[in-house]
Amino acid sequence: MPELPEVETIVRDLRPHLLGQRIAQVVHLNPQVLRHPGPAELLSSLPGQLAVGMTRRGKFIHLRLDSGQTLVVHLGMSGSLIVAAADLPALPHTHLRLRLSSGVELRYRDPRRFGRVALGEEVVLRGLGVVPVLGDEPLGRGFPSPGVHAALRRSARPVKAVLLDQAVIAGCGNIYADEACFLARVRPSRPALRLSARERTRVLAALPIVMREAIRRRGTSFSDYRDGFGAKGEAFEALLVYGRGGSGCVRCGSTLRQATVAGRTTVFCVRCQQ
DNA sequence: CCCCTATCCTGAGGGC
DNA sequence: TGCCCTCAGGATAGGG
Repeated sequence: MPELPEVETIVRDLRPHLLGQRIAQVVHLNPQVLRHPGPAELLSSLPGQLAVGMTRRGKFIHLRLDSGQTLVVHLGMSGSLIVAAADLPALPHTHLRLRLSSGVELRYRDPRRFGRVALGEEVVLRGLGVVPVLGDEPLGRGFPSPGVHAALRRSARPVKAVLLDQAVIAGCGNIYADEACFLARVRPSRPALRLSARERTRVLAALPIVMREAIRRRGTSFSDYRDGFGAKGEAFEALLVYGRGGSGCVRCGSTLRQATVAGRTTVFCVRCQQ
């Protein structure tokens, strides 16, 4: 479950290794992970292309190529994107291997195959719905926008469901939604429209705080997450609620409760979060 | 229209 | 020790 901080860490790691590199060869492709175009088209399009830009939008990675096409990668639950020496054997479930002009390989791996790869002009990919409409960037200037405030004010859904809605806030996933709610002392199951203005402000202010801290720690390390070099992150130990159901709240010592909210495992403090 | 649930997929971890 | 069952979840499709 790479979320914004994990994807951002990967992009920062990989960017200097990819920009200015040419794709020499597609060493391997598993067509199952390809959303667009077909395998034949990708195999004929990629070789020879120069990487000219690499950015993150929400949880999506965009590698811009000199033809005007973009290689778009979503890591799903268990995806990783790394650079590796070409002679290093690829791990199982490696679905895409691109040999670069520098000699190293860009490798996309995803055991659970929830992630997807696509290639095309961004306008086309948006038209196809491969790249969906995304909401505000939590680390962008002007966050939270009036639109995000309004989305929370209007919705009867649990506040956590709104935080997870990529069309409202891009890049927030299960871990950081729980962490932000804890920091803001707001129970994740509260209907968003029932939050006071003060609570709404606290929740939205907490998001960039927990995400910046996670980026500082190079992403949360658990299960399949790896940074751009295949190493684990170190933010797991810093999580205050996620994965800590049944143990003590760091703020008041009460036993943290685990429940399902918005279809997701959710951990919160009954005493601190009203 | 809005919200919830099932679905995809594999590996980790718990229970017996 | 080993096997089997359950669970984890991002995004999407479909149902109520």
